[in-house]
Amino acid sequence: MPELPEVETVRAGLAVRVVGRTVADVDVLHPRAVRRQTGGAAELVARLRGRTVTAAVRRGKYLWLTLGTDAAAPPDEALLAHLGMSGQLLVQEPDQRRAAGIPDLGAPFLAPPGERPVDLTATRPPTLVRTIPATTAHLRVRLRFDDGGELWFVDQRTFGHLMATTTVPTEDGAPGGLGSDAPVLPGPVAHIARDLLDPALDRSALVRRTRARVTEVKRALLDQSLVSGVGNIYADEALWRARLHGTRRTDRLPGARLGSLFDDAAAVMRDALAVGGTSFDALYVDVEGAAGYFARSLAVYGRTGMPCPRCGAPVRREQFMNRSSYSCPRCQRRPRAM
DNA sequence: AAAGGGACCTGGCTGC
DNA sequence: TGCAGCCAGGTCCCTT
Repeated sequence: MPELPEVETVRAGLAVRVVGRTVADVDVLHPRAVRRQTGGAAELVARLRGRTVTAAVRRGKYLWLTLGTDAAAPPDEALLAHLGMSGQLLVQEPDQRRAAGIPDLGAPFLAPPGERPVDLTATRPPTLVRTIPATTAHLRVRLRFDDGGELWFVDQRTFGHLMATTTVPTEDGAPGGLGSDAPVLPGPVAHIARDLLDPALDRSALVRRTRARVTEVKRALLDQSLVSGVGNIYADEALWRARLHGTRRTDRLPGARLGSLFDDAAAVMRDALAVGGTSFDALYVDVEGAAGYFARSLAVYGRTGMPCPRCGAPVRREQFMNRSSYSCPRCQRRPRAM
């Protein structure tokens, strides 16, 4: 389930493998994958053909490739992607590119100028670094670059989508997301709040806005218009680290308590990012087809009945927002009344 | 107006 | 053995 660390792992891969390449043509193999494109597949193809990718940018769980012609001006167009629950972006290189020295599957990434190197193999055991399956099952959209490489959008459950769209200026003049300095972001992402790893995030304003909400704290964590990037897995892990039950009311928590909760959420996502994210199965992989390694570091998520790493009490599972929530019954006391 | 709930999806798993 | 039903959950949209 791609949340911020998984999407960021994909973005980092795209920054290395796709930026600088030019789209020759696009094949849309499933209309649902482009359902948010007003003009459908034809419009997506028309807007991408001939465009060069200038940056890979992410805010929360959304990522986009900016499409440039003039390097000096802010990009006016972008290919927006959301992975939904099972979306993957896989870079496919023809054999001749491998022979020409492009890093093979599982090889360490080289960082472009100004970006921290991401070595996806150093922190994960070789058994979890898999080659890209040669199957085209669930292949929804295929971008073909003019150098013979391809970018595949694969999505089993079709909750994800691609969309070519114009950009709009950010409200605060800061960069639209991580991966580019341009103060723009795709129009459909304008309502998505900055995420907890965004340098331009105003933490104290976030705490104020959260306290002004009259809702449960887990709902607030999952509200992408309040703070983005957090999904069900990292919400539960953050609440466990903060020793808070998800049904605690935001308006009744001290600001300092909320502040440390957000710090815990940022920390758990940084920890996950360092090992390539969380993979339970083949549904989440990076652009090379490699699985993340954080699943073994989860404290409570998916661990019903297993001991809390802090106190040993068996992890509890509850229904919440039509989802499963996992918590420690001893470390995370349920509030008395709703 | 803010908050909550359901729909959208498919494949793997469980239980009868 | 086969099949029905459940479960996973991010986001949009509708209702309250």
